[in-house]
Amino acid sequence: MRDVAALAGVSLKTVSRVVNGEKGVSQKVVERVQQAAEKLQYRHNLAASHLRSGQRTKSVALLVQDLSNNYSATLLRAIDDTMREHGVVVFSASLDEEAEREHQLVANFIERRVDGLLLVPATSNQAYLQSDIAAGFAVVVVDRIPRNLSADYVVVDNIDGARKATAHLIAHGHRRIAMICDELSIPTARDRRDGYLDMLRASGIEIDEALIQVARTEQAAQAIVLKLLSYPDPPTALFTARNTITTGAVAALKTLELQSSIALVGFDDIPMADLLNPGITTIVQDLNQIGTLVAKMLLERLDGSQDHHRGIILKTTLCPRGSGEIRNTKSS
Amino acid sequence: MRDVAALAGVSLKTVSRVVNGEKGVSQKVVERVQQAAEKLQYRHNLAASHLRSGQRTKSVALLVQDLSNNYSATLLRAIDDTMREHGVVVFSASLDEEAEREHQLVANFIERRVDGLLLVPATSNQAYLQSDIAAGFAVVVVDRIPRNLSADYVVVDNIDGARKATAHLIAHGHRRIAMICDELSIPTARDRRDGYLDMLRASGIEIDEALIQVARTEQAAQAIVLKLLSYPDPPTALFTARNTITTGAVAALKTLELQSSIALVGFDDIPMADLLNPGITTIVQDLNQIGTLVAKMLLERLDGSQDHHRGIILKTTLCPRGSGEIRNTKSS
DNA sequence: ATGAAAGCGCTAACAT
DNA sequence: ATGTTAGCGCTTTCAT
Repeated sequence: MRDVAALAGVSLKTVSRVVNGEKGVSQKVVERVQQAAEKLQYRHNLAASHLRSGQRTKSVALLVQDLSNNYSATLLRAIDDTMREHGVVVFSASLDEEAEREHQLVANFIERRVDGLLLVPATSNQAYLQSDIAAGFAVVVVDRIPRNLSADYVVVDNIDGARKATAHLIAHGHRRIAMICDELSIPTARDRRDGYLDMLRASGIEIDEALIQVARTEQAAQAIVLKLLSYPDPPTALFTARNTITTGAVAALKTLELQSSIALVGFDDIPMADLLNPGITTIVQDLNQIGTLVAKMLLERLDGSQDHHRGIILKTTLCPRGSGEIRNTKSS
Repeated sequence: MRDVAALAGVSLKTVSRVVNGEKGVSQKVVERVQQAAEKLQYRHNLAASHLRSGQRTKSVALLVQDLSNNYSATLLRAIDDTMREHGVVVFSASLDEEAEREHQLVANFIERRVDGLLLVPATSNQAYLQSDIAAGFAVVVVDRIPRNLSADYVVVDNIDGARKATAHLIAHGHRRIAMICDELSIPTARDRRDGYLDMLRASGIEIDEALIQVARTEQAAQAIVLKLLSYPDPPTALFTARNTITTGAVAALKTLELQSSIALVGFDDIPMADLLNPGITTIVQDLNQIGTLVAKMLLERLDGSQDHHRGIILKTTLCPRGSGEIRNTKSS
């Protein structure tokens, strides 16, 4: 910048004015400076600019479970679109449910002075963020209700969604309904199991612990479904509480050629759900809406909103596509 | 930091040493400084640190077509993993094939002093980057060969992949093979069409312009397939030259209940390809491998490599899953 | 083992 | 309409 000033024969401050498009500079000088900048291949340094002006860095970070998963990718896309409209750029990273990685990345991004954080927590406790929020750092928690932390959040009603899924299967005559969910240390997984149990009880169906299973990966889910269906008294329906688990279940049913015999409702959409045969009935959350919403909530905080923290709980929708409408043909 | 120094009763430099874990500080002082930092909720400012030390910012930017697309999302995930191992964070953004957006975002990221750029270009000409590369900015171009720019790149052999797809369909008895690709302004689309034409000619099959179509979206592809199959002399096989086009074609075939009659080979994998009925035969590029590779190439440049720019062209694999192996039953 | 001074690239607050 | 001075938070260089 000094070199540009020298070449254009003006002061540093004048170059600064031109670069930032401030007014109060004559047209001639503007052109002279721009030519000098061009000739010297000058590139404005935003880091230095932010440092001095104490401005926002116009950057935020998004931490999700797995960027290659449809859920996270759709969320990122919606967030990035909204942020770009406001000239804000987005860092993103996958946590793979590792608490330690969340701690490290959050600390790193704060040291980089991102203006805000969008977080799908891998930790069971986010108290470590409290002091930074108090100091003005903007945080919006997504998908899971923050624990020991006062922050904005947007989640879906997982218990209600799981109840809907279970009720749907019961309404189609099923009484032996297996449920496969993620590790119970993950709050959404626990809620979905609770909603399932709740609806079974409300319907007077006895709970069979053997039908309640945990799978962390698609492969594990696939193996579990194969095992469940080899039981002497197998389930006639499956409730898969996460998208990768649903995919694994579909694969297992295909192997056994039972896609059209065993009913299936999945929580969270999977790609191609309507192109499979039968189509896969799922509990849907509108990720574009959620992404746009959390981005806007964060932007409000960046604009200095000091309002009380808001927690938004969205309802899910059951989207019938075929697999969930398979009736129970076994007498019970 | 000044406050921390004051509270700990040491100089600025000593705090700096402690914060950066440099040696040459007594154990007592280290602890005293750490306690002071804790008490004051001190957060190291990496932006200022990088500014003074002229160091790398340990950040890179990834610009792709659409972060919600399986292709881009898988690439991002692999890149992010590799970068994290090296303590580098990743900005990402979608370009939606808009050249102007590419120009703006690249300029913005350079002004933020990212160390490097991973780019799936939306522009037809990347000469605008030449001066920055000459000045030491690290760039790796992905998926498309850079035009008017000397830079590292990794692409797949699209012509070869399209030839394989077409040859596969010909080998299964097809002669009326429709091809649907993206806008021909996109180099990969042109290459894939050229490979298709090439293989038809080599096999002595007359080219029917009516069977060569362009679709930009999944919906457009779906409509085109419906139209093609309503012809008096419809194609018996489809080559869909991009993942969203393949998905649209699958939807159209399902509507017409022709999934098991019309052969289909797609370029690039689609989710659930093996769970559909029939499975969808695709030309596969290993995106995890590509993501890891481009990340490593960029990291080498960040480490100061001044080697001549490398262009890597990877071969694709045809993955037979059923849809591409449907034989032509019509006499010709 | 610790500290003082200078300065990274830029802009705020004041001049003129 | 333009320039001067000081300083953002940190690290370098050189002292002690």
